[in-house]
Amino acid sequence: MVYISMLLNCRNVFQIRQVHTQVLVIGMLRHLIVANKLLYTYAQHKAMGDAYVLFAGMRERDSVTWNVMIGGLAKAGDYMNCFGIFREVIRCGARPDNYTLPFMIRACRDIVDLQMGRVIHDIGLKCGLEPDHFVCAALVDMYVKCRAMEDARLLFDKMQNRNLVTWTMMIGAYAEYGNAKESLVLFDRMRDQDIVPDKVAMLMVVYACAKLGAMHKAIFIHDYICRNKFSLDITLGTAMIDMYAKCGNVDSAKEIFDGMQEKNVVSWSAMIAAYGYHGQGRKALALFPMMLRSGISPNRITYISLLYACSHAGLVEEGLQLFSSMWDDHGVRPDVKHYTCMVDLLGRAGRLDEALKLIENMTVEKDEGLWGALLGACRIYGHMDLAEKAAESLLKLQPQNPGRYVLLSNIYAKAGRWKDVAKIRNMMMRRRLKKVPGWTWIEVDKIIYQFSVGDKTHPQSEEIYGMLQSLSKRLELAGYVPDTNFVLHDVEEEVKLGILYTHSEKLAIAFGLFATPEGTPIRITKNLRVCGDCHTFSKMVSAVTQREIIVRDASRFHHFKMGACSCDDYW
DNA sequence: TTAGGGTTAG
Repeated sequence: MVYISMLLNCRNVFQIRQVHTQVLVIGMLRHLIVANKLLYTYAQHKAMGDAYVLFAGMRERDSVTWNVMIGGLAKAGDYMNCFGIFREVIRCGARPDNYTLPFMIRACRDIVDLQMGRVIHDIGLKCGLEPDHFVCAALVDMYVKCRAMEDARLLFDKMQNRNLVTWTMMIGAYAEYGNAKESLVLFDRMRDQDIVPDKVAMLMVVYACAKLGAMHKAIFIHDYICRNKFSLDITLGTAMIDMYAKCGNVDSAKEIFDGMQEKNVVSWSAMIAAYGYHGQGRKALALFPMMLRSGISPNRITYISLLYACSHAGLVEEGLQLFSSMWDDHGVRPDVKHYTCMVDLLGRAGRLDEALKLIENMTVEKDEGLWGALLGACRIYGHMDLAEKAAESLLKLQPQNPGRYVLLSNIYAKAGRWKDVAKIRNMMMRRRLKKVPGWTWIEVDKIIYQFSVGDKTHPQSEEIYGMLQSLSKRLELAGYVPDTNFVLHDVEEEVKLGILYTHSEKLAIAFGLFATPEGTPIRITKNLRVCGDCHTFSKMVSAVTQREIIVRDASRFHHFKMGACSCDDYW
């Protein structure tokens, strides 16, 4: 017992080695409990070399011995030896238990190896083990991180004893991987089953709400957090800043920020980013010196948030100044993301030559985001040669991303290079790639409706299409010319027009026009960027109907009012 | 001997 408590008090590997020597000298190492505890202590300090020497010399081993070694190796990131020991367990005829399996499943999760994860899952089933909370949670987590959401959900639904942790995992997973609406449905179901959420569960719900951009849900969740007396500490407060900002209310985000007792670099960066999405670049920049005065140093994300805020507000000189001083003033070395912000900033301002010069002179490795930013700018200013160069680089970097092929095909089509259009289309078909669907959500009377292109699943589809038809006549009379360049160029012009008129955000706007009361803004959330044609369309709708439309897309807010958009100058 | 976590962008 004395040696066990000595091990518990060890603060470093040196102290563990001293205890190791003592128990060896007095012969206590023969006792399996002592040896296992020593092994565990080494593993906790990630001293797997020492652990392995001890393990190799142990004459007697039990399941704890194996498990501690497997868990320790996985925790230290030594997956090769972790799988090696697991194979040895199986070869020796020992059965993995409800401790072994979570360690192994988490190792598969960490290396994102779905195939191996399924193998371990099968081994567990064949062993006839009754999986407990830990095994189930590890399996759900592994399937989620390997993006096998259907497997994760199937398992979750079959689980007899779901607990708070497994519910939280599923809620977080749906928020992360594209179905935030389902996260909130699960949150309600969890509470129906009398499971009381804790802070981590609330964090996931707040995160889901931020993704969905649903204002009434944000208000409900804020109220729930207050009623249940969750403290607005750094973590939850920061998540709430992000939620309010992404639901369209930057003032509430600022109220949360001001009310937080303690703030760190993450909270400040979140607030700077919040002003950034709303095109309030000056307010974002004003926070920076305040942050520094409060003794907080910026990190790489603070600078990304600041530079995007500049980009979304057209503050080119301010952005250039921040970019050139970040290393000297605060020791933050510009990485590819910062260069991307600068390309975006210069590109939107039409300073394409400078953007290109920046790319040519950069020493850090270029990625797809950087070329994407340059391509975006080329499309706005019709710079065909550069656009082609950027699109080809993108295709090389991301051969599996169908969006990249569509962009390049559209660029060729705009230049009338139909042979090249056909070549790209064939490449897509050969590689069996399909364009990722764009989704649009609209909140009407506390309900979130979801639309995809050409969607007819809504019960009021007839009225929506009727509204769209009458709207298109009014818009065309007012001078709107549909820009079919935003439709994949493999269909006839007439079909293209049909597709263009049923883009998911147009369906949502048409629905919003008759389903929301006059005088209130139509609030839309998109999972991708607003395309140029939908941008023009929304502006014209705001002019002919006198309605305000607020669209949140993948990176920012657009406020359409009286035929203008808040980002007109920097689109 | 075993779980889930905040900020940018896409």
